[in-house]
Amino acid sequence: MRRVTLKDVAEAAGVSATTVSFVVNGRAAHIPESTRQRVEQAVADLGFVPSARGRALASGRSRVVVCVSPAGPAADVIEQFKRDLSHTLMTAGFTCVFLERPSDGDQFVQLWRHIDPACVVSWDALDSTELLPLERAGVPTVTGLITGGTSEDRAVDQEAVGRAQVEHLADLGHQHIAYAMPVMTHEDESTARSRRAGAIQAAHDRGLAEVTVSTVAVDADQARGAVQAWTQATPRVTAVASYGDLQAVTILEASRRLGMAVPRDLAIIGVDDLPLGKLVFPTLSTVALDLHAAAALVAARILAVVEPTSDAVPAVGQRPPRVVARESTLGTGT
Amino acid sequence: MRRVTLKDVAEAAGVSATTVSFVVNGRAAHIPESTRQRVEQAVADLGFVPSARGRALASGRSRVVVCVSPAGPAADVIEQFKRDLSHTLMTAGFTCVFLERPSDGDQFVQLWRHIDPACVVSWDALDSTELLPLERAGVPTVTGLITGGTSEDRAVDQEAVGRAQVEHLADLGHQHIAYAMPVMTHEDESTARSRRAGAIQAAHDRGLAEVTVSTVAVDADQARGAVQAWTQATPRVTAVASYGDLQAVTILEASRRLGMAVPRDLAIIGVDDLPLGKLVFPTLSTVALDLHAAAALVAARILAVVEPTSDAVPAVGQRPPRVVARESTLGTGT
DNA sequence: CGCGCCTAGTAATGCGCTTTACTAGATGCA
DNA sequence: TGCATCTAGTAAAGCGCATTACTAGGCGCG
Repeated sequence: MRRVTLKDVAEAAGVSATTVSFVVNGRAAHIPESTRQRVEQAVADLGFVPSARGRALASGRSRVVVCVSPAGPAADVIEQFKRDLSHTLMTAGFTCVFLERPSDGDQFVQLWRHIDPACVVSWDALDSTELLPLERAGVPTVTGLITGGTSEDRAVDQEAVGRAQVEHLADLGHQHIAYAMPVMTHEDESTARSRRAGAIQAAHDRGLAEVTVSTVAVDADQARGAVQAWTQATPRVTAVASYGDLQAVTILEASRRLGMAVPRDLAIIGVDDLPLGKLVFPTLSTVALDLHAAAALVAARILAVVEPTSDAVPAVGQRPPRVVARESTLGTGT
Repeated sequence: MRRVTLKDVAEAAGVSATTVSFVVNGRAAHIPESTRQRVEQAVADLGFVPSARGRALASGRSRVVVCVSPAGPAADVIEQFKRDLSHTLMTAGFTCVFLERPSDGDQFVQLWRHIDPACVVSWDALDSTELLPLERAGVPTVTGLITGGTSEDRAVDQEAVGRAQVEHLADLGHQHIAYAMPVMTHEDESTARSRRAGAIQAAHDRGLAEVTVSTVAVDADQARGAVQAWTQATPRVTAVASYGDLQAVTILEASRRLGMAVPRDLAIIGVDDLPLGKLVFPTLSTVALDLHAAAALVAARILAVVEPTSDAVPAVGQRPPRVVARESTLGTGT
């Protein structure tokens, strides 16, 4: 069974294809109501669905935004971010899809042969091998939203995250703070550095002892070593700001296995506000990012590129991260 | 600057557009090497990138597979699954993108106006409102991979998951087992039911006491209540199989806060093998799904639909889930 | 009456590519 | 030599739609 086309509808409604096109696209300005209804009836009767291909080719523009997913660990907040972004873009008449970045760069380049985006969005920076074919295909890009790029490019102020952690700990009277860096993948390298820089700066601003920076894998043994090193340092580290909640929980469990009391012997604060943080004992203090705001900001940036005319979504600024204080810094409250 | 087209290349190489098309698409069977090279040189010189739109329109087929992402909680295994699937499809010459399913059904239907898939893949079943426009647009679908559909449709044998949990506990001598159901969202309802059914059946096959089924939210207070109920039951519940690791950790922490020893007073086993399971104390026994195999299976199903001719990927059967035994069932080993 | 203007549409072109037919010349072979 | 066959390539016809330019007929108005 052949696909139902504009022409079929035109024939059925007794008008020209042009007229049908106008009606279907809402440009029915100077089409009288009666004709319009005839056309719509025919559309409904035949079950006409316009072809995205034909439309894209003729109009010369696509309405698909491709987002290259970050390869970091899964997180509900990221999923929420994606949903927010999708929703905002959809409201503006675009469809947002997510692409898993293949490990093989060559294949990555091949992708644009199949899909036909209005814009390609990437969390981190794309390298020039990846950028060139896009540019040649006339596809604009929005990159460096989370990692890479300049700090103004980023939708989240990562320095502020580190600052918030250290300020929270300083408020509780901690003088000697450690910063736990993750084992860095390409993806979170720049993020980790920014957070650390914020932490160090906050410690400096507050007149605290110099921040001890350690790398802590999400691994029980390594975490134990780090905890031991901190407790044996002089002056003794009394609190640790961790790159993420996963590292923080690892440290928390290592401390407990070493017989230490959290937060009395060591206070711990993570980042991400994973649900996990509420499950462990003691519950984990953390920093929550406002990814709703970040999504709005990213959406605005994208729309500015794909639809420069409309002023669409009002730009939202970066929203500061929020400290979620729980037992691992405040104590059990008993 | 206008986009570089096939015609431009043809002109530069001194051949017809047809020839360029043949060369670009590897159908250069009866094109002599010298001409082929001239064309390829021109392609490189001009930086020609074929237009996906034009190609799709002319060839009448798309090479994009759209997967509707499940709305469940984020998990690394799912991300890995997506990467596997993307990779396999890419190897077969398709691009796989993921779509966040909008809460608003109407908008969902609109999506096919923008994107132009060779196939739409959905974890769970799509309803007819969603299916109809796709059908009309001539887009085949593959649905019910994880939830919904018949059990043969599914890429993962969820019954086997429940069975594996109970058999592991039975092997350790437990007689009275509880099954912890999650607070069900639309997405995991069918999964949860299948797992529970498997658990109940295994208990029956092993001649154990009837399985106690309780619903446990990922919430400390609720979990405490459930744990208390189990310990006070007669006969006493000595082990619990949980729908997922998150519920399991909640139960584990609740037990500890109640002063119970895990697994001595209560053995616990989850599902998913989240990294989290290695961080908590005691470490969490769990069931790992072989999502590599599932991805291969799904990919094969998709390819059978989008490329019925080739026998592409060899079909892989469902692979049984694997018990990862840790401290929460085995004990600390000390 | 004659001119312009508005209404309600239409014809025609082209977006960039694939694909089917078709051809001019070279070659094989009896 | 004459006919078939092969080689190397091309012309032309769309794919389904948007869009621009245009027209036929009706109307107001000086």
